[in-house]
Amino acid sequence: MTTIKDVAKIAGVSVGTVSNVLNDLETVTEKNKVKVMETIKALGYKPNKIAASLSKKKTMNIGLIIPDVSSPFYSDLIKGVTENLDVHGYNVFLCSSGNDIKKESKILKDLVSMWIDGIIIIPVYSDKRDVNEIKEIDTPMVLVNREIDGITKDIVIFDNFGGAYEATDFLIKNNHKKIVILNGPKYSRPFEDRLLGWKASMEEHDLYKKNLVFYGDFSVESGYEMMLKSLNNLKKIDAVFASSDLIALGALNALEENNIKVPDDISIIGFGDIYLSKFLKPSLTTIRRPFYNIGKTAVLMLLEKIEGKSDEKECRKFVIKGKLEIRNSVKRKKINKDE
Amino acid sequence: MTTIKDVAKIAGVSVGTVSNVLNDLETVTEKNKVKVMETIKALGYKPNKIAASLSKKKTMNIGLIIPDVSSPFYSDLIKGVTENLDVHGYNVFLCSSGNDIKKESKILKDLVSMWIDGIIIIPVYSDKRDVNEIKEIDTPMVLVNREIDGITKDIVIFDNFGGAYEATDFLIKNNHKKIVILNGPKYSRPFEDRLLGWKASMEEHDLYKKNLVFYGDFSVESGYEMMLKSLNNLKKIDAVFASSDLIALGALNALEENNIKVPDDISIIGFGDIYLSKFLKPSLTTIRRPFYNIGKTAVLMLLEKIEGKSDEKECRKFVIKGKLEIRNSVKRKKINKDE
DNA sequence: TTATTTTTTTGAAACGGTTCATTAAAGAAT
DNA sequence: ATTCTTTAATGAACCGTTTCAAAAAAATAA
Repeated sequence: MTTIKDVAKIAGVSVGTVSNVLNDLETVTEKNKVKVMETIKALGYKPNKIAASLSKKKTMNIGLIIPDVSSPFYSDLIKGVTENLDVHGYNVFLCSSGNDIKKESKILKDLVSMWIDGIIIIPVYSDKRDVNEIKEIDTPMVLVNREIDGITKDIVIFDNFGGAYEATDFLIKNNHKKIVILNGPKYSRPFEDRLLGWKASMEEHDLYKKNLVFYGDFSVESGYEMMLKSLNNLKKIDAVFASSDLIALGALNALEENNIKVPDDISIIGFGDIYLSKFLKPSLTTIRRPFYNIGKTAVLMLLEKIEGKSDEKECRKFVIKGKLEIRNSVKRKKINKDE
Repeated sequence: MTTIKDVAKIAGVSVGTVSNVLNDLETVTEKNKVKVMETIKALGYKPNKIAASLSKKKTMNIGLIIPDVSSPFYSDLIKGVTENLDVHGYNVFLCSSGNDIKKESKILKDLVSMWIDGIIIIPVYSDKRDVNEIKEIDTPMVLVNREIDGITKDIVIFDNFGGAYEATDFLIKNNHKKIVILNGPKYSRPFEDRLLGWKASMEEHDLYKKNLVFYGDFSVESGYEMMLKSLNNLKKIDAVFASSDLIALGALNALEENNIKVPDDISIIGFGDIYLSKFLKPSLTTIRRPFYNIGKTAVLMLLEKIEGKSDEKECRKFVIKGKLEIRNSVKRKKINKDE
């Protein structure tokens, strides 16, 4: 293994000079620069980032912690984070907590001991969380997508409430009145917020009724079950607000099996915009979550923290709005020329 | 920042002893072990992996290079790699080459200079590839999913030929004769292999005809186009072999628009088993690629290389077989009791 | 008790860079 | 030619660990 010392010796200069060439310092004369570069090439010298990190106390590595790397929901987030960090010369450690608070805790410890320069994390929801653990980490850190009570760090989250409100409002504006919500699990903050958004919009038009609410988990199967149940319990449903596209997909299947036409008999709107939603029959109207942008925003916030541009103690919150993707699963109101 | 020296001083032992405690060396007396552990806790000391790496010449980090981290196809691979490396105490650097050979080259250089212990890579296909560059890397390395001529490294690939052969054979065994192939791009090795598998099976039954082959890219839209084109060009198609589930999805949409019932009028079989295939109407019969296992196998091969268990120069090739997922998009042959 | 063996502990020398006060060289001014 | 400035090059100290030969302590044998 050739080191900087070997290069210095062969090139006939000091190690300091070689280091300066390597780091593009302007103080080196052209003559020496050329000499050093040639020697580097001749020896096949490869700089050692580990040694540099130790000396500089900076690694140019960022840790990204995700509950499940294989989840299609987060792939755009991963992309948004890695691409934007790459631009600034940072590398990414991708870690999967598997939604396990203990695993997450170990990962955090590992990352800190690896001297990463910053952390972007989608934290695990858990009643066993020790809030102090995260508080005590003084590596710059940005939370993403999930708020944790008692943790004051920079955070960027999606506006679940607003998205659900907008989706419901869209249904109501298009003449739907009896709108069922097929929601995800109780006590999950994002799904609670979506329920609240739906409820707010419904109450605004005096449409809210308790029996319109159904709970399940966020799977296709669960969507199927909830849809059947709502069909059994209620008469003449106008529309369905599904708190996740997967739920919507299950509901769509249930409706088809019962020969109920979408959107002619019942309209349906999803939430999340997974890749295949636009290819379903009918294509699914839904709320898109701009995960790439969420990732990018997190990176920007983190870099400010790292570079000390933002106040050390100040803690900011970014709320990213969703976008309504209008496709073909919602029956539109006829346009009335008098209006 | 507290270092191992601070701990040593406060605990009243040498740095060597503290280091031994940290690394679970058995030679330390219980008394000293306790003393050191207490001091570590009291001072809030966090070991520094960077310094340890420099000294040990081992980082316990692995680089994983993927063409596109946000692709749903690779999420299970990522999971297979990260989970199985985690078990052995390794961390993963996830890098996205964006299918760009220059980017890939830069990533490789970076990873090597970070002293990662090994590399798992889905290489970029490119005619501009400098084969020597990869050859010259002496960090242990395993290629995944894509073969590159002229590069002799350990490799684990999916059996595209066999999968396509099995899928086609399944169609033929179920009484389909005129079987169209909706393939991905020409000159893409995996799609070429799938074509070859289909062709081999077709020829075995004297069913092969050149005009049954259609080329596109592997998108839903392209599947839609190819399906329409084949319907225009040919009469009485029995079945469709789609080289990718996305292509199958597009084909499904085209068939529905033309009021052709699947599987009653035409059968269709996909390739890849994306998450939603089983929720389509009809649910899609397809070839599943066990990406998690591919990732796991790659890890196992890599670890053997790292730990020197496998011969340095020997270079192995693992071919992972797919699995036929029988669902509802293929019309089954009536069971004949005489047979 | 003393000599011998075994077990622990010690601490200085790496590991491969960066940094920066100091020195040397080059250029400008007198 | 000499002095003063400016610019470039030097190399030892340092970053926080591990390692390992040597020393010290403890255990065993004589």
